[in-house]
Amino acid sequence: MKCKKHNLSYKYVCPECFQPYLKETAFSSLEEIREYQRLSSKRIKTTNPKSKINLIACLKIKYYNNVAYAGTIFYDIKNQKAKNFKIRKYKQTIPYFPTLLFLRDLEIYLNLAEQIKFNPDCYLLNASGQLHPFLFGVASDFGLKLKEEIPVIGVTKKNLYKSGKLINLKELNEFKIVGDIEFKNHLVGKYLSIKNLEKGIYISVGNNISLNLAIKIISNLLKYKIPEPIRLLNIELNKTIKNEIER
DNA sequence: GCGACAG
DNA sequence: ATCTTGTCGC
Repeated sequence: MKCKKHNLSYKYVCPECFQPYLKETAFSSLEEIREYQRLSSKRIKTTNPKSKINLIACLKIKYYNNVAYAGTIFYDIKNQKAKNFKIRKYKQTIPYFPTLLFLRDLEIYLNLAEQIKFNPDCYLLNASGQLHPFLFGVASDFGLKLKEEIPVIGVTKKNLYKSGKLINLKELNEFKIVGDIEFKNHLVGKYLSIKNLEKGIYISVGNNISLNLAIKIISNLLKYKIPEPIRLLNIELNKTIKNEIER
């Protein structure tokens, strides 16, 4: 691929575009970042937790005028109730680069997790985990850096950089369709769609959970296309941001 | 050859 | 992701 601005060939990230932000990171080169991602991906665990998952902590970040509005919401699976919405603001330092979302968002996610009020059984992030060219999206990075081994599930609306191909599409039940996302002979994620909709969502392991359990949990949260915790958190975030901007 | 791009 | 108007369907 070629960068239109610099007329440079590049893989995923244009070095010229990225260079000014390198000093904002803890790395000395893009190659070092890739090495970090490759090595870290091997530390991801896909074994299930011993205890049952009921309370989900969902984290989501939206940007407006270089300000990150980072929200947390808890979702009780059994009662299907959301509670304890909180929002915090951070200044944006690094912009979005495909495959490097962690540089922009990881510290914010970790800060949110530190301030959390209840002990969640699982985290849900609106980002990729293993569904990533280096098998290490920000949901996985977050999952590795948590102080405790808590399951992390990543959910996105898009398949990052065609990081995998969709195979084995089949009916999950009367209403839902599920498929595998395969990348270099590895099952890196699942595709999940509601039957009457054109497009579905992508689910991948962040850390400390199997893909099968992740898909089971997410499929039960689909009142609409977007899993309930993410959808409800998004609504709350939008309300708060709108109020703030109108002042 | 062209376009591909989590949020 | 953001910015942004109307419009269609339940």
